[in-house]
Amino acid sequence: MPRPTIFDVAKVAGVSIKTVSRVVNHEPNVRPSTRERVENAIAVLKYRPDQAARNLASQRSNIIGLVYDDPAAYDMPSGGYILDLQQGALAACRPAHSELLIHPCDFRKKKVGVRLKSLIEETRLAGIVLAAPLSNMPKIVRAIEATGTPLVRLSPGKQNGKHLSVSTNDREVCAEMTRYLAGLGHKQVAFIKGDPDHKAVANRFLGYRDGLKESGLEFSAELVAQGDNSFGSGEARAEQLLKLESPPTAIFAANDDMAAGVLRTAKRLGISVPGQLSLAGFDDIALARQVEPALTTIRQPLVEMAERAVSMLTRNNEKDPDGQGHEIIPAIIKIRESTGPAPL
Amino acid sequence: MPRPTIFDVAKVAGVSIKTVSRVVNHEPNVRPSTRERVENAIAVLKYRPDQAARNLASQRSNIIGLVYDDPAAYDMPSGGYILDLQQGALAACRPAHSELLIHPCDFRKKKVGVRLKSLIEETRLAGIVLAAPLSNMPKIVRAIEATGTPLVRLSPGKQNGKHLSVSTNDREVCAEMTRYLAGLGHKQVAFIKGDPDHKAVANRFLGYRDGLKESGLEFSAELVAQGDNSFGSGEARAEQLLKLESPPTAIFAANDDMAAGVLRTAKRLGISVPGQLSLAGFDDIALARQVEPALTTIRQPLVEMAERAVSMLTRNNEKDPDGQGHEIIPAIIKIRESTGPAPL
DNA sequence: GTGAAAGCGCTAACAC
DNA sequence: GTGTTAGCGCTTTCAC
Repeated sequence: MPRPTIFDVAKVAGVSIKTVSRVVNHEPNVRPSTRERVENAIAVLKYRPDQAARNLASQRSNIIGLVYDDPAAYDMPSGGYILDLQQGALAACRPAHSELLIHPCDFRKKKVGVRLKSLIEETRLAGIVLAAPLSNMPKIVRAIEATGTPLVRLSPGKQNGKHLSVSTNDREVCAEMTRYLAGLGHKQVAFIKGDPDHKAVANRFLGYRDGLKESGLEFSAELVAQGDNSFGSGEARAEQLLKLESPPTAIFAANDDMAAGVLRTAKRLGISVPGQLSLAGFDDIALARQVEPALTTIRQPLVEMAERAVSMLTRNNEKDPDGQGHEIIPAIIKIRESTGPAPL
Repeated sequence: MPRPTIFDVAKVAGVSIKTVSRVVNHEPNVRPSTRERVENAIAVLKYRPDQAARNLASQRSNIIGLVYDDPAAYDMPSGGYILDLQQGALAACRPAHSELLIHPCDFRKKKVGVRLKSLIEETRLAGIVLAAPLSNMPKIVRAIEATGTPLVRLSPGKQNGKHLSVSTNDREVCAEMTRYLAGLGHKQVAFIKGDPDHKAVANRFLGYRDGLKESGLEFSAELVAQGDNSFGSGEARAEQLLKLESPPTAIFAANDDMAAGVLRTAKRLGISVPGQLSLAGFDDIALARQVEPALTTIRQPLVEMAERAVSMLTRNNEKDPDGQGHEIIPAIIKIRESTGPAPL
């Protein structure tokens, strides 16, 4: 027995297919009694609209694409990051009756742009959520732009007028963390920078500098190391910083993976945390709570950010275009066990 | 300017749309010269087939659904697990020109079955990969079965004749790990069981018992604790085991999250690992390498498993139905720093 | 409020 | 080898 179609429903309800369509799509202009008859017929027949037919007729699908940098392409387990994005995106998809397609891509490949375009046009995605650091790569952004598909950039580093975006207040909150460390008496606060491709992460460094200044601390280039967001780079940069003639008493890493790496190195060198060294990260990934001591960090509201991003896309289909185009969701400092008073 | 359709291509190439369709779908019976002309036209017009139209006409989409237990619904960060599944599934999707839709669901909700059916029927998924522990829940399996969509179960615990499945050799490899611990001189080897809902994880316990027997060690119910796969349950069960009158000198946890929890408790109690206590896990999630000491564990070939699963689904569309219906991909023991000789 | 008819862009028989 | 002709199950005008 084949699946019931809109015609079957119309026949059973004694109305035209257009009326069934109206009911299914919650359109106005249907008399309540008629609506009820149609809904009954739908229930009796267990009718479910066919998305393929809908997509074809309406020229757009109910599928949102989540596009991010492929962690498997490197050896970079930014796993928690991606899961949080997915979680938020899915949360917003559910009420909108949308589905989520995931599309990790390696931006270093020549054909990313082409593949992205294919995906978007063939699948007629309803919209794209583009995660950092792809969100600030012209090559990627332009490819999506060319398809005309609604786009929301996540943590683009710097907003532009053209695209919707959702960010957090990296700079401000990092200044705050730096002031907190200074407030604990630390005079030598080091910073480990993240991947240079990642513009939003660069803002964290700016925040660190702001914080130093606001605390009356001198900036020292020696206390800044360049990491690449990975656990391994945290380990290596920590080694470099801790072996300085006048080593830092606090290290602020631009993400938790690197902070965890720093912790590992500190342990290996017999440096106690937070006794001799205070340590702060950024992101609040699960690992931050699992290491010993648990990391003081900044909770990046990734779940909420992704959720907002998808909402901006799906709400579009409805009425309320309240979106100003750019939203900022503030991050929150989480004080845990890895920070404490500066050693005397 | 609207997107080019198959008609536009046909006109430019001077052939019928059917021929264009043949070329696009790599069907035989097209003269090479014709094929070339068509391919030229496609390139010139930048033609891309519209999936919605294809789906409607062919009654099936090119989208594979990956369905798993929603980690956000609990507070269980089985994050690495899911990312590995996604990675494997995506790897197999790419060459098959399929896309991946993710669908986490909370099996405790009443309406999971209905929602799953809606998803599958509305989106006309080409196939479903169902991850453990959902893969051994009749409620879920039956809902999918009712739609007639091809299904591959991952680690179903026990295969049945009806569905395709992919598993690893949990039982055998756990016996091996147990023998390894016994070989290090441990007489008191404890085991922390995983979530009882997870049948494949139950096989690990059976393997532990096999291993004890094969090593000539007595089984003791006292040395078995019931966890739930979470970090927290590992912490709690470790406390229980380590405070026994005659505590174990080795603990084998049914997954890495719990093993990491055990490690945390051991540290808190001042018990050195592997000096006083050897510790083994299962899964080889990223965390296993990041804790100190790094965990001896068993690498579950999740990526490969998911990849095979999707391949079974997509290859179906082609010729080669070599699939016997059930595949087993062996797991590998990873000896790291958390296991060592039994204390004297 | 409701309905009739015309597509959406493709695949699938079947004819040639 | 290649073309013709129907649909696939909806949405969308536009008429009533």
